[in-house]
Amino acid sequence: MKIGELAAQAGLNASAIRYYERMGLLAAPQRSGGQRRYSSESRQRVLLIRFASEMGFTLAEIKLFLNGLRDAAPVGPRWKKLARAKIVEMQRNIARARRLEKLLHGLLHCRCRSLQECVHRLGLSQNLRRLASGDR
Amino acid sequence: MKIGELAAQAGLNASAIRYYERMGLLAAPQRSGGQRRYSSESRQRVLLIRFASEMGFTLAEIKLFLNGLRDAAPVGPRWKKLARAKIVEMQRNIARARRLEKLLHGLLHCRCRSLQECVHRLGLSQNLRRLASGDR
DNA sequence: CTAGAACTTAAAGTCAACTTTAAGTCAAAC
DNA sequence: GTTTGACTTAAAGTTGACTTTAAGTTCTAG
Repeated sequence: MKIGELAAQAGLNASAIRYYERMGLLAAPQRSGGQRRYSSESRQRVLLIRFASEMGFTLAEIKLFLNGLRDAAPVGPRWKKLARAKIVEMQRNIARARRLEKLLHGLLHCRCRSLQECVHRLGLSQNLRRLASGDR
Repeated sequence: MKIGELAAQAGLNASAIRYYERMGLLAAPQRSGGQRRYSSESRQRVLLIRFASEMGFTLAEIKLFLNGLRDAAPVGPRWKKLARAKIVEMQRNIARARRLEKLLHGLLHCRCRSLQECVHRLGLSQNLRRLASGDR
């Protein structure tokens, strides 16, 4: 399989695949006359990369995951640690997104006549203060 | 209030505040001898910007929101439209994050002996295929 | 009155994850 | 056998949200 076909099958641009190779997420494949030729295993790996990246993992994380999770090996402890950390991060993301959603809903459906009122009624000022005391 | 104090109170860097001004999120304040002097209303506004940005809004969005939501005006229809769109986006984010969390949980607690097995058992291949058919 | 902290500007740098460009090589169809 | 489309490389460009730098000005404490 040439790079263009692989790219099409994975829903990516060929340049992205070369980039993954450069970044060490993908092993350099065999070549025929200077051009890359991929196996279906490569396809699997590229799909996995895309999936993880869609799911919010950075390429650096994915690289770690893929190195900790060899194709035919069981899921190891290093991998599990990473996964656990990521789960926590996800949960924080979910909580944060829900807070925003609730807040927007409140703003959207309240009958306040000014921003000041909304901020007051929705307890936004507490949020603001919490933020101000630097947890960035 | 000088820019440094405002920055400290908002938990931001002074350069960020100048940046917001340049980007049109913040009106240019009065000056004393060339230096910016801020009121507590500016503080409120900066806090609101920070809050929204923490909540995942882009500065462009925040600019729109702030322009649609004048300090003493009621929440208008343009603003509501934006808010509704953002709520939908949030819900998608939440759903996506939950999917990832579930998946990671599955991978973490399964007793598969290889990645191939996990991918199969967790229905990951369906996810991969869905992804592959280009909804990027 | 002076040292030094905090301010000013415009412009350039940073990060991630790619894409685009330029200049060239290879392959598939006619 | 030539044209056209797909491939190759290294290097530079993109986006968003800032930060850093450089060179200079102003404020404040002693």
